[in-house]
Amino acid sequence: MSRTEKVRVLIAEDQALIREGIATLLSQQNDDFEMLPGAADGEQAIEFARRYRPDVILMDLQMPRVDGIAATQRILRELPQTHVVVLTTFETNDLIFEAVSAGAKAYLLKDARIDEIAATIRAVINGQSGLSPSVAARILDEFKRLRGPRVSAKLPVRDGLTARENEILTLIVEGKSNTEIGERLHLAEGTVKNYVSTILEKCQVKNRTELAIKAITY
Amino acid sequence: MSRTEKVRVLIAEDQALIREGIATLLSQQNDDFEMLPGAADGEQAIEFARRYRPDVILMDLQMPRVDGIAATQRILRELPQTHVVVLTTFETNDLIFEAVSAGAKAYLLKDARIDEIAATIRAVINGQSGLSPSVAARILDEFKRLRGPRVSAKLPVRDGLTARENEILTLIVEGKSNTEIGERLHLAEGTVKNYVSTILEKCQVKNRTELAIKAITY
DNA sequence: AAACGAATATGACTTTCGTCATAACCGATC
DNA sequence: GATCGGTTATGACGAAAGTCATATTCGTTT
Repeated sequence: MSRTEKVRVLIAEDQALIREGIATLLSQQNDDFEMLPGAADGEQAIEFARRYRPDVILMDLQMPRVDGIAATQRILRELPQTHVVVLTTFETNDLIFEAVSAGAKAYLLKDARIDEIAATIRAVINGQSGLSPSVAARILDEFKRLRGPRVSAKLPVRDGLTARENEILTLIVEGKSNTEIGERLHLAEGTVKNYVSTILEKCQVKNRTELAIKAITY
Repeated sequence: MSRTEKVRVLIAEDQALIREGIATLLSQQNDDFEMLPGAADGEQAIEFARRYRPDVILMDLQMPRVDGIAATQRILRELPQTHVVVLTTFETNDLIFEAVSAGAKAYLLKDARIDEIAATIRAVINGQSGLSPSVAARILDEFKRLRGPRVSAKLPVRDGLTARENEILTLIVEGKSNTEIGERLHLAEGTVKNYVSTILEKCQVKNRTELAIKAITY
């Protein structure tokens, strides 16, 4: 994805030195970042988010008045298109899980290099995500626990569809475009379209939206 | 953490060219990797894991005889100290979640650079983890869903839409085309399209199929 | 071995979708 | 009563979806 405008970045961090330092480094890092005035606590982060509508907020977690997690919740409820990247020194399970549940798109530790922070900002803008390796490990552990023991990994195959057709149906239900499906399955776009046509006919629907609805609803 | 011995790496990948290529690149990358003979399918991966006791297995998912996920499960049950790093071209939710549940410590896509792969291998050896940015995003989404709503992560699917927009959303969810919607509401097709565009943006989705899915699911 | 059908794969072509610029309308505010 | 923000409305145009004809591969049947 290419953006014509600059990425508007807000830093919420109570220590002025760190706040200014990161802002300076980031603006040196690349000229496509527009650094907004820094927020010194959670309350101010909310206020500045409302006022400046940042694309990305670098959010510290331990801040006066309103902490970073509460600020994240309130900002995302009001401005859901904002991307919050947590940047903190602490990495307890509780903090990590709460931050992610609050809607943080990435969780970095303060020992991250500035180019990693910049790369993560670009990633979240593109709908991706970034986790420090040790944070990722904790998330994966909890993830496994939450999912519980798998019994049968097999998806119920939709009757009448071939294996290939089912693969494609699954991706359609995830909202993928034909191009994306083609890339994922190493098929030409034309091939995917043809599969879609076949599936549409078999399921007696007119277009992929109806198909997705039917597949979800049964 | 510093290790005195080399890191013993096993590659399980059915395409010989890719297998040899990664092995060569990794051994050039750093002299602390000891590359074991490559496994061409899941069955062989299990056999070689038993024989060579690797520290890390780079595991492809789509392989003949036994797939990568089944191989991961069986290897980790027998040799739980092994670290499995998934390296694949596919990134469907199912594959990712199953791989993680099976015990994979990291999940990389094949477009990763060789130094990223090397860094991930070192990370998992140190009890950390590595996820490609797009994979991390999927994990975090599912993670949030599994933990359940903490506050009210309500997306502005119906709320935040005007009355007219909601009428149109309802018809989209019924699988209607823009022409059909226009006839029903006595609007020009162009007008309907414009409404659809607005709704897509408000709901933060890329196309009407995703929109229908989100409207049904939430 | 030849014939056959089902599954898989592809590209040319038409239709539908989605974006963008633009404008009329209306209630609120100054 | 002029201005402003939000809703409603429209069409031109490039992008994506869907149709159709066609080809290959592979297991099964004759």
